[in-house]
Amino acid sequence: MTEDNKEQSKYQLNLPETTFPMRGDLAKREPAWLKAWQDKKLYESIRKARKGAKKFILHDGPPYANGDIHIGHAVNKILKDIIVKSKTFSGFDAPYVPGWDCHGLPIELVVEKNHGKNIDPAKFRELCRAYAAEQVEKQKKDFIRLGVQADWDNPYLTMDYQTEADIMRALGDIYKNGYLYQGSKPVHWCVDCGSALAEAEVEYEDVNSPAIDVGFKVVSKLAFDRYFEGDVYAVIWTTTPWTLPANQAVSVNAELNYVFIRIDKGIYANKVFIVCEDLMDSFLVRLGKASGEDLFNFGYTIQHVEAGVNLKGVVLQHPFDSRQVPIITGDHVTIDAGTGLVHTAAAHGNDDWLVMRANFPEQKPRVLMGGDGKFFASELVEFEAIRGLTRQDANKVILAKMQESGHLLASARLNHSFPHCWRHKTPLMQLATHQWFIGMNAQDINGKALREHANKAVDETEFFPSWGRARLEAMIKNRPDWCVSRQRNWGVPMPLFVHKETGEPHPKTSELLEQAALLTEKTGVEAWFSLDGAAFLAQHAPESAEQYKKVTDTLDVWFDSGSTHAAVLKRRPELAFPADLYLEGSDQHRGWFQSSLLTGCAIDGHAPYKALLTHGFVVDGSGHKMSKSKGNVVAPQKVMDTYGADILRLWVASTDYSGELTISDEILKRVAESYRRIRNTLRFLLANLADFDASKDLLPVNEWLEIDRYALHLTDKLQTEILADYDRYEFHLAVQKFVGFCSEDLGGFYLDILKDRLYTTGEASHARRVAQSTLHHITHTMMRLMAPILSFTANEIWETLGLDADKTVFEELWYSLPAHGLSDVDIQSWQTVLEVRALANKAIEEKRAAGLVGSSLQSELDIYADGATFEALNRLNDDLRFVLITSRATLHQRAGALEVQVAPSAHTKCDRCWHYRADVGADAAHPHICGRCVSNLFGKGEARSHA
RNA sequence: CUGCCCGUAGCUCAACCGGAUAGAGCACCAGCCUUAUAAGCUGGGGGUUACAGGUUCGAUUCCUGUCGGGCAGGCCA
Repeated sequence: MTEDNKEQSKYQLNLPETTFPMRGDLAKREPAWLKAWQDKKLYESIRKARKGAKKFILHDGPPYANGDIHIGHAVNKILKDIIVKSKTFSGFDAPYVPGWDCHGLPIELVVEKNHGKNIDPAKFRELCRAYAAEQVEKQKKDFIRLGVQADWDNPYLTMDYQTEADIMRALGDIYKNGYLYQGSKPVHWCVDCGSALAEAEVEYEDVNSPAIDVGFKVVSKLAFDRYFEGDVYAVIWTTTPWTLPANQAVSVNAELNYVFIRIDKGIYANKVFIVCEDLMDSFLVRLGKASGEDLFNFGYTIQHVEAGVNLKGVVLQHPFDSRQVPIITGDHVTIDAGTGLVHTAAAHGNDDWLVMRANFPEQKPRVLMGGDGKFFASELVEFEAIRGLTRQDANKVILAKMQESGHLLASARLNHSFPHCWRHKTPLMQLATHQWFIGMNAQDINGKALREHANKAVDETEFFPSWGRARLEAMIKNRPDWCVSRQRNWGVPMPLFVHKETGEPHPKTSELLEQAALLTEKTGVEAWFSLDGAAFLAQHAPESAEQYKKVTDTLDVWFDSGSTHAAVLKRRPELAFPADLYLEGSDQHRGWFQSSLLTGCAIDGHAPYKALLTHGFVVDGSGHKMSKSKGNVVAPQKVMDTYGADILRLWVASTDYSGELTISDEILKRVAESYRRIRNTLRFLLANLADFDASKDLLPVNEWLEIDRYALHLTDKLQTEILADYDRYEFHLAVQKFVGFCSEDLGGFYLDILKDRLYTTGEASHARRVAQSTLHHITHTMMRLMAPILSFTANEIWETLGLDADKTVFEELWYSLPAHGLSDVDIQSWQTVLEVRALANKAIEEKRAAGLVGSSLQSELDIYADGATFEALNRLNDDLRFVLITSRATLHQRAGALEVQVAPSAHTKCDRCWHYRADVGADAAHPHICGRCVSNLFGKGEARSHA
């Protein structure tokens, strides 16, 4: 031990002391806190603490129960948790029931992969249910690890029996309100599976197809009479000749120009062809090749150019059937390939189907083919020669027929990518099948269309950020009817009965559906799948039982999650409908936000939420999306194991989530730095409160020094601003302010100045106790403000403060600060002091660089000021030197610019307080310490007025 | 290809309805302190606000285009 240290130990200082470690060691310690929260039944205690309070309902969008959670899940759940916790601090009762989406194709695919393809459907569903349950548990574990407080013991699963039944009831309500209708729609169809395929089951492979130009002879001679002297043909191009029997129209693009070309030589001489201007050249090349003439050069005349929009309504003769078809317009027609006139068969193409529905809502797709991929053998197929034939065989017959009749203008082969079944590797076809729809333009009993309800609902919803409104609005405006039926195994059945011949739903549909729902409540979806329809009808609707059959379709999984407001919000007594907030990634405008809006509107006539909040997606440090192949994936589990959940939470909170959220090693390091700043600040506060017992030592504000009250004002301002940020869900601003407060207001100002008073005045002196009283209020404010984000650390502070061990910080309300009692003038003058302080620091730094002083206490200041600046400094009296952390600060009134002169002190340094003072050693009994220290240790103690 | 959104110091974010020299924190550099010490304090450097035009007395802010990125959808007949 050195001589100095011996000297020091003689004179008591009040140094900070705490069990709150400098390093959080979060990754290791957080799990223990989680366990403690669980043991304390934290979620239940919060519910009890807020019992009867106004509710705030954040309804959880159910993640899909498959796979480990990724960083996007973590962002979503953490944001929700921050909101729920902050609302709870604001006094709301904010129960949070987490959910999972459990039905659907991805789970079917995994189960199929694990257990093979030929499983009994009932057994298959059992396996799906078990798998989903397993996934839920896995994901739940990770969500809990994030520090998210929720009713984890009672989540909602879309596969809960009760929920499955309520999803059926939601469908029933929509049916009752008149929005459900039947129609047909083309789907990917595999003739080997004999069933529809989902997009995920489709693989694209190259195939070689015929590519033919076919002339449809114009038969109407209305607007363009004078150009129709010879035979005029509208020319289409197709790679699927076999769909021509199903042709219902020819589509053109209204915006494009179409040329009428007269061919001057060869076999097509004197015939006129209509093609798109932009595709004329390539067409002429093909036509020339077919006729053996070089038509491209001087072989044709352009007779006329007409805008596509004016071709609408022209009537064409089908190339081999007797019917005539119209020209219609559609945006799907492009100039990428072909002729700019598109053969349109609603049964065999989604675009075709859409454009036909837009033009002729009453016309049904011409379905001439069965699920086996063969044309019907019946008279439905007008062209006798192809009845019963496969697609390939029909192609040949059709081509030969059109060749003979002269409608086949050109024929070639084309290699192109084409959808295939991933099981059988067979080429798929688009085939119109019977489906159920929720009609956007269908009207309720008051004649109001669903789309109108939806528009109004969007109008009434609050959006964070505001552009969400425009996005949802655009989607509602443009979206086609919602096809809610699927032909799958693992889903909620559509518990409907339809007439065996007409297909009409049973007149007692609502009652039958409720009966089915009651059964489902007991045994789940299996109740319907295993239901003997005939017996069920015989029991519940015996009058016409034999005329109806059970529908075997399941519901789109988006319908499941889209009706959780009915199955969860309305069902659970602790929740409320509509929810205050739905919060999901921006992809959910198309997904859950919309599906929930539509079911909400179709059932209740309004949205199931009052506000929507959207966050972006997580991307890597250079702004690119994460993918396994790029190797830039950041796993939340890894971040928690390395840095801890609080760091992950702080990262989420400090990022502006309205755009993309970027994450990288550097970013995480920076976040960890911020965390250390926060942590050390709190550590200092806690360490200086170690000997402070608020129940005995807390002093009222009117006894505080003015700098303390100014610090209180800064704290109050921080709290006000951060609470506003929480209210607007702008957490990144709150974090910025919080860290800034730690660095600037506390570290760089108040605490730096306060150290002298805390350490050197008498332990229980008034001067020290008022300082601690201030720190007490600051600590309690900060602990609460940070708790929604840095939940683990706030909890640790709670423990360190020795507060009620049976409770946690999360049951608290925001801290209620006492009034600081400063006037605007007082506050203004402190801001002036801070400016002078900055100037003084600069001046001291100059001397320091010159080697004249080291610590700022080594310097003595002479400050020349005037006017308001002088007044602001003068009111501090001798305490000015403490504010500037110098051994002497003498103020001189002088007109002109503010000036700070620095000189090294000529006095001796006090061993105890380190100030350089003339009176060091004045008391012979204590030769190494100053008079102030002598008084603080052995006398009545120093008096302070301002700082 | 279309709709919506984003692009400000190395990183995360500010900048009131268009207003003056674009601000913080972290990082970096230099110094101090050894009484928050694997901490703390002080000072400093660093930005053509993605780029190019336009409107305006004045643009990070408004308009157009380009580039880069994200989400959703479309396309391959």
